[in-house]
Amino acid sequence: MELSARTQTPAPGKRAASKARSRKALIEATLDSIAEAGIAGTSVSRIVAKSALSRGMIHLHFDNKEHLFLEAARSLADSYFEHLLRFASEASGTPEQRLIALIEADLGEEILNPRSIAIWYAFRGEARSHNAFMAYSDTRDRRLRQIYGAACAELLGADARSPEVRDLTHGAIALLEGMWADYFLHSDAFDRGAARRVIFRFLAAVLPRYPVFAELVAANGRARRVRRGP
Amino acid sequence: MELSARTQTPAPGKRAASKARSRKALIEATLDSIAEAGIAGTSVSRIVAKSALSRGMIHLHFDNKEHLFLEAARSLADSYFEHLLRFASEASGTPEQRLIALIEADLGEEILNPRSIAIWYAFRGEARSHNAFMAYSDTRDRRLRQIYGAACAELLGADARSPEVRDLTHGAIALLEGMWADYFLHSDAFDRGAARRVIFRFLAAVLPRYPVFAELVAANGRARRVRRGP
Amino acid sequence: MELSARTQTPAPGKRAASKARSRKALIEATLDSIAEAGIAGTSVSRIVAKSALSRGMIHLHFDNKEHLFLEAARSLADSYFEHLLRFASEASGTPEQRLIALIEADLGEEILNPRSIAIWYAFRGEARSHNAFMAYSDTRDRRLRQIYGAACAELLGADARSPEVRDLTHGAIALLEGMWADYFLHSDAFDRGAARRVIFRFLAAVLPRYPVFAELVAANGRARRVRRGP
Amino acid sequence: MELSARTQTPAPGKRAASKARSRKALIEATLDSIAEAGIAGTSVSRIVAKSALSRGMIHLHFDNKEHLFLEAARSLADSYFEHLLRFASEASGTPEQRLIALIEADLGEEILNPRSIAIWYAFRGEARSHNAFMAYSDTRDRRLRQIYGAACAELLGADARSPEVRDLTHGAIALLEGMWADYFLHSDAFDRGAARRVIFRFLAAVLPRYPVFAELVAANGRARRVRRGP
DNA sequence: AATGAATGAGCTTTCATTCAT
DNA sequence: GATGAATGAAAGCTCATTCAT
Repeated sequence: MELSARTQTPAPGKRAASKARSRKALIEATLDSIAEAGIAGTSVSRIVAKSALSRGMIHLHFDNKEHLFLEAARSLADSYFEHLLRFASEASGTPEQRLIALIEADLGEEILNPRSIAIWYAFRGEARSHNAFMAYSDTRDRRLRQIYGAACAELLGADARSPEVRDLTHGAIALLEGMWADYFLHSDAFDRGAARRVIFRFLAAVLPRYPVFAELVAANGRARRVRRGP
Repeated sequence: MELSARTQTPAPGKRAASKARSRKALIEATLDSIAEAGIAGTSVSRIVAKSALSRGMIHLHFDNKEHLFLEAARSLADSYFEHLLRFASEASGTPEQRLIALIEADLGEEILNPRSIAIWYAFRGEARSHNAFMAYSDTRDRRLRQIYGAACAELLGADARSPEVRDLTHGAIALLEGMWADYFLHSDAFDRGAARRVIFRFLAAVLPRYPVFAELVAANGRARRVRRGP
Repeated sequence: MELSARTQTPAPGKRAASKARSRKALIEATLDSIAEAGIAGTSVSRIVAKSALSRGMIHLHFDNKEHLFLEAARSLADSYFEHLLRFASEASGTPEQRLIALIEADLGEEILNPRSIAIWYAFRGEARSHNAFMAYSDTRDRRLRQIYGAACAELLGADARSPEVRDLTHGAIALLEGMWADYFLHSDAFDRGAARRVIFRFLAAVLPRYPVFAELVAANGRARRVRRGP
Repeated sequence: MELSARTQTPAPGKRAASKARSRKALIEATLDSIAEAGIAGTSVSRIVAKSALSRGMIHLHFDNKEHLFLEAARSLADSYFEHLLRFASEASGTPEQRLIALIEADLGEEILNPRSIAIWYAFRGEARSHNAFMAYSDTRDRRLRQIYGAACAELLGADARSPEVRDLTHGAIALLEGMWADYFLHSDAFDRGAARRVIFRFLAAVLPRYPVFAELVAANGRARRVRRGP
């Protein structure tokens, strides 16, 4: 057996796997760096150092830095929706349970954690001047509006395009968005229970026919916020 | 009698005025550039070109770019609060009118316009990795919470630190924050009337004792969204 | 009497005095800065800050920075020779006493102190690439050679241009120069007594007819060097 | 058997060699520039132009200009000692021959030439305000003192720490240092023979038991100074 | 396929100098 | 005469990208 031949051209399967691994490593290093240092602070050198891969790799896999950022944004959005939809689909079939599942997923550790929220806001920050990033933020919004809209339409028993359904959807998503902003600004002091309670309190008021929301207000009422830190 | 005490530094008024004008021009150029090109895209060269001032000016007035950005953030926050508080103080004295005034100010053209919303989000995007920017976002949040909290406490006739008041404040601000996010993502399609209607609908539901919110839902119901742009 | 006229045009004597004071202050600030920060580290801003005068003053009095540096070099050299010659002229009339006086002056606190030695070496460092500075270093050397040469000629009872006189002068100045270098490199550990002793030891050997040098070797023998520092 | 362990990084020899060559070229260009234009006149642009390498290279190999200067100073000092010690070790074994060899090396073309003397003085000029440069000048001095001290101790048959040995060493180095200063100020008119003669004359006087120094005075007596230049 | 030395455009900042006040 | 705000060339440095190895 000739060793040198093997080292120079590894089995094609291995090679493809290694390629995919490098790609993933670069995307993760990019997201980590954005979370830590922001978009402006994420240089190719930083990504390369974090990933422990070679400099040329980025241009080999993604052509340029911009494209890598885009793929990183796509990866973030994909993870988000994968988690959200899996969570929602596991909920029992009533629309109110689906809505609740969506809200709780959005406020759960898996989604609302310092790293990913930092990245979402970092991409948004550059989205205005960087249309491609905007696309991912926008897509998230559109898909969210569809998913929530469907649940709200069922809840109100009305057409998804009726003003009532649209307003309910609009408000629910706005509340959620507001909670993200709150978390972004004070992740240390943020109280997930309180955030849920506030949303359910508003939903209980606008959807008085569904007592489940009022019950959830009570259930989330006892939560005490815990201060982290030194 | 006016003493000519200024003989040693003649006519300092003109020079001082010109200095202040240059300072302001640099801050405005910086904010303009951030709105257009984001934080990462705002170089000293870009600011200098926009302001039609000289390169050295930035370091003369602000020492470095970072400090200029900070002063620009401060200027943005100052303008925001100045407008908001002026608007609220002009409202008739009832707490519901003050709350309404605050909401309408936050959703009005003066505050919710493409330029300033782009800048707020741009600063936020870098806030995580750049603590000094965070301070401005955070301060806005804290002050907003106080102002809204006072109005909500009066509305509910309860202590500002009671859970009900806190939740109402929390929800109202979250809704508003959600509307900003909505505007940020689709300023073309954004419908100020719809945004107001949604917020008032939720407030009407949680504050049934105040019919004014329900009336405002109806009043904002007829708004049609208008597509701008090519 | 019209006051404003006086404030705008003070008595001509006062003005000239103030002008000379400013000039001197700028030169001293320049020399201080060169001692502290070197030639490369001495910017106009630094000089202006040190002198507490206005920025424009430098160009008013010296046209440009280069010229100010030249005047500072001249001022340094003038002070040096003024002190040296006064010291030598105070010595009793024999040539050996004059030579000794010159050597002791060159190694005394007034001349061999951290500030002035730093400045001499700083100017020398730039002298090669900056001919005007070279001129001052060179002039010092030429004048020193004349003064020492005259004393050595008398000592040897030979013509100043004879090889013996030239070699003695050459060697004496070289020894002195070597001591300066020694002081420059280790001003903390430098022992003036030891430096004198070494020079006198060499002179005693080459000038056996003058027992005064041998006596001075003994007189400077007991000096202990003292280490400064933490 | 030679294993092809380098398959993953093929032919590293060529790349490494090229890297080392670039490093060396930058150091040489820096030294050339310092000789011509001084420390203050040696900008990155100048070095880059001289070396015909790219701008980024300096920061690739040395991180920053300061570090490059330091490496250049180290390179200068290394060359100096390499030459000096090789020269001294080639001399016949007697201490007087070693001392003579050291002196002649220090005054020889290889060491005492316009380029290197300009660089030594340029570094010294900034050494006071730039401690790292001082280190190299200081190290040279310390090593020189050791080498000369050892030879002088043997000559006098005394302990290296005795006052006589220390004074002889001190004086010999001071004379040499003085000759460097002389050369620095007038390299055109400098006469190596005369410099040697002066030093040997002083050594002959303080070391009467070694007739070799007196012989060298005579041997260097006939030298005529030759004017170079236009 | 993978590497990392090399490139040079463009970055922030410093600077000597100018000139309206 | 004196001031210091203003200028813009040039400084040191960082960066995404290229390409020989």
